[in-house]
Amino acid sequence: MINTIPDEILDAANTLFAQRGYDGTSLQLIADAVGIRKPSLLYHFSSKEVLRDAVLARVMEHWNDVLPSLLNAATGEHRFDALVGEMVAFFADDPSRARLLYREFLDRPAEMATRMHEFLSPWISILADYVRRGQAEGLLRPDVDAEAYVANVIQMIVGGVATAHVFGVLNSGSSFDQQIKEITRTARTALFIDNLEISHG
Amino acid sequence: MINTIPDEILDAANTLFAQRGYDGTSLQLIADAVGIRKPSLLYHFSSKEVLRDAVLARVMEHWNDVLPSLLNAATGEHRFDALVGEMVAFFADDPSRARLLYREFLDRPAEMATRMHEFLSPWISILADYVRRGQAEGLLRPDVDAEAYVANVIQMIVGGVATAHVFGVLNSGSSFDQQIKEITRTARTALFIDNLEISHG
DNA sequence: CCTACCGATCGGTAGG
DNA sequence: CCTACCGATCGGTAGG
Repeated sequence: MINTIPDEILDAANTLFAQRGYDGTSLQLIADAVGIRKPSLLYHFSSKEVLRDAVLARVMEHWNDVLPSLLNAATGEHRFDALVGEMVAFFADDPSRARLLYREFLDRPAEMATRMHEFLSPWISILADYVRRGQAEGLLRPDVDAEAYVANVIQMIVGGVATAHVFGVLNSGSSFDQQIKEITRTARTALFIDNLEISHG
Repeated sequence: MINTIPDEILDAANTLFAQRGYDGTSLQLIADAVGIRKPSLLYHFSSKEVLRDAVLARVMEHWNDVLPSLLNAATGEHRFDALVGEMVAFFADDPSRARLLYREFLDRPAEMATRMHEFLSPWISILADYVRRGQAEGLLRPDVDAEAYVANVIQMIVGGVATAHVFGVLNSGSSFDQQIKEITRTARTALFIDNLEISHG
């Protein structure tokens, strides 16, 4: 047995909430996916809301684990690559994470605004300071709105992964990887000065 | 009486579907918002699915009305401004439209991929051709992936408006308008060559 | 556009 | 972790 039953419940709930939404996913459906009965599920998570909270917390905790070392490991353009690369890798590795987050943004805007504020504000401040320092050094575009830029890049990646299945069909030539590449290019181009030559480095 | 009852039903359904999702919105709730009984609602729209389809169709039809004249009215950077401006204006005017669309992307990915393909593919082809022509003329960045760029800009605007309430709280200084401005700046910078000086024109 | 009603499914509990 | 069960709400119908 690799996973404990609570872990299996969290995995199944994350996938199903992302696919069908919170209201569209019955506890019965999650229990079936795990292979237990509904009251057994409610023994591990005392209510459907408690389960939702646990699923969401697990997705967000990843960034507290990974951001500190990521920010210290590199500077300048290397730090940009490390950050955007980690975000793209995390969400593209399992798009259910992006869809779950996005559904929460839509289902519980006030609660998620508070939660994101508490969770992301310290990180956003740090990133925005990097941007402003880069602007002062003449490396980054002066017209960048630091906080809004960071927020927009997060939205672009999470939203882009969450809706890749829809927008990827809009043309014959554009695959998931191409969309991710274009998102990364857009984020980079909107930030750095004179990056036309090095954007494919 | 300004609106017919079916129009009032569509308005209420759009707002409530956007706020609470399709599964989270009962026909009773919509009927209450309009001020009629549930069976009366089902007289105008024979099922909940039929109502959803009508709401969605109304949002998408706008673009068939507005895109032809918009594309003919201007060229180059003026056309970019006209297009992005219209998209931002339409969704920012009533963010429920953006949230409704995004929920459909998540709730019915396969159906929406088909629907968006049928609906947007012709327009995307035209826009992508504009991009390629601009690249050939040396006005637009050669590293732009035309189709992926257009899809990403649509996602950035719709997703940005749909989640503005969440990301707008991440810092004290960034309002809804600032986020929209930064999205527009990002889309422009990722497309045009040497637009550092004219981006505030 | 209404009252009255139905079968199905929901989240959750009792009790073991 | 299970069987058995409950009140509430769901989308939809009958009949006018």
